[in-house]
Amino acid sequence: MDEFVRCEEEVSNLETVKRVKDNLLNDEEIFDLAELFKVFGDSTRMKIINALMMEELCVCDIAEITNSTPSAISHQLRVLKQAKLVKYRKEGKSVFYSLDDDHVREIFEKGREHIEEV
Amino acid sequence: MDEFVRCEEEVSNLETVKRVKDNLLNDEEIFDLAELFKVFGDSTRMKIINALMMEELCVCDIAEITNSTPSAISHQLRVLKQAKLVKYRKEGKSVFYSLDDDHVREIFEKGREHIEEV
DNA sequence: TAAACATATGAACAATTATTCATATATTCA
DNA sequence: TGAATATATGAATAATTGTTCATATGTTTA
Repeated sequence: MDEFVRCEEEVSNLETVKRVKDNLLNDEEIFDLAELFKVFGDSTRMKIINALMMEELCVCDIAEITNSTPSAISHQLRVLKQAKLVKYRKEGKSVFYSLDDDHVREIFEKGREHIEEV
Repeated sequence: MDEFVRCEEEVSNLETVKRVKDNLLNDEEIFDLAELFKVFGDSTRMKIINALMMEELCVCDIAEITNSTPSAISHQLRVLKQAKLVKYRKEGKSVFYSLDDDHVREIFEKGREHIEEV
């Protein structure tokens, strides 16, 4: 991966590139971060998160709230679960989901602040 | 969209659904939020953001730092620009990009906190 | 002005992914 | 035990999207 067309390489450029490169998160951390935000990057999941910010909910209610099918919601809850954004507890036939920690809420809010400024 | 298989509807369920539904962000806000996070949800863009957190950089340097091509980076910078995550200034042949505001940094950091806890 | 360089952009292709449909699992209750 | 309900899951399809390649635009300098 080094046969690309490059800029003229002046000393300042090489130094800048090296300095920044050395301070980047490593590839795995970058990947994990991108994967995390990818989970937030879908309207259905965003709605689920928004709903769970208010209270614990079962799959069926989430489906109704989001105008979606229980099946679609179940698929999406699996994604949210894998990303540790939601947790669940079983009660009889139902499974109740809730937000896993406050980061979810905080990330949501930061995003909202950005949106509102634009 | 209302012919789905629904849960047994007890009074408590209907009330819960209504209460939550009434307090959801509207569809447009949800969509915009999802679109914003979608921008964070890509390793290349994540790396660009991470690099720009350190200093202003030209396209060519970003390409080198991220082991990518100037063309690919240019496409991604357009996405970041449209989301108001980066701004730019021209200087001669070069175009220097930098983070647009502190929300970017904050969202990045909140994401990192979440990752580290897992 | 022409050549060289930096960046941008459109089209095409490959890869990813959200939803749907069919079906499976698990729990309750008659 | 069997029927009904709630949730989960696998496969298929449709849509979205990141990169590449070719080329265009704009700037500097010889």
